[in-house]
Amino acid sequence: MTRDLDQVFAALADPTRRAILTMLLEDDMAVTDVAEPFEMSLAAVSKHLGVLTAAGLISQEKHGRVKWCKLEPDALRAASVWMQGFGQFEPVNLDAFERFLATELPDASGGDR
Amino acid sequence: MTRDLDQVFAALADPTRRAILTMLLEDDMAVTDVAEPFEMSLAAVSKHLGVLTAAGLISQEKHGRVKWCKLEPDALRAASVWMQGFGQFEPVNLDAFERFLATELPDASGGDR
DNA sequence: AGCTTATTCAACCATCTGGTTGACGATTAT
DNA sequence: ATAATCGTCAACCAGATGGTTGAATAAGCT
Repeated sequence: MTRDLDQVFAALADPTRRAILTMLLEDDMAVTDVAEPFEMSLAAVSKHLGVLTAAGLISQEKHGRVKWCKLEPDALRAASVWMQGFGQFEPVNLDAFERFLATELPDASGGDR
Repeated sequence: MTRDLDQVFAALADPTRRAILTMLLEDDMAVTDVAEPFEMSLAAVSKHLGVLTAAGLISQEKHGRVKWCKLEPDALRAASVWMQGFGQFEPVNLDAFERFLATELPDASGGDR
């Protein structure tokens, strides 16, 4: 639905939120830990997490007093598919991307936590 | 650059602008013709086209008194590659991923005369 | 020259966004 | 019981966004 795409793209338009997604790529995190590297209030980060949740890009689950944030890549896939509709831009970069995967993935499996 | 992604994703977050991009997929169009199917003023559509141009998603070229709008898929490529990172990865070397993005996305906004 | 078409500009408006601070409910630790 | 921690809520603010209208610029037509 077009409404979903609105939310997903709007969520991705903020660098703080993209950074959060990148962090969550490594591991699930508590809200406080997500907020730690950013130079803004915890409330501000909490709002960003709300936007990401509303867009379906992450999910949040409360365990005790800690709320865990988890990446939900499916929402990104919808947006990705929309962009694929524009086709035409596959050749160069996806090749390079595959090479990147081939060279970097093995190393990542033993990476730092 | 992360600034470019901000603009591209923000531009894509509006359904009118996505519709415009879809129209331009078929063919280049003049501003007035782009505006025709929308129930808003020509000035509003002109602003949307300005946003798309600033994001590098389209280019505009004036011929006589008509300004032609043309899809520029390169800017989409940057965003697409960024998103690919989330669908395909499990835990991964993010520093390397950032380096990959830096080298593979030279200057997507290069069309700015 | 004078009218028409194409597009933007400028001012304005309502709403959204991203941030702040301080208070608050809930949970855990002492 | 009291205190500390986790996270959100509410109110507020400045600035961006998406729309309007009317005037202005520029090019083509007759």
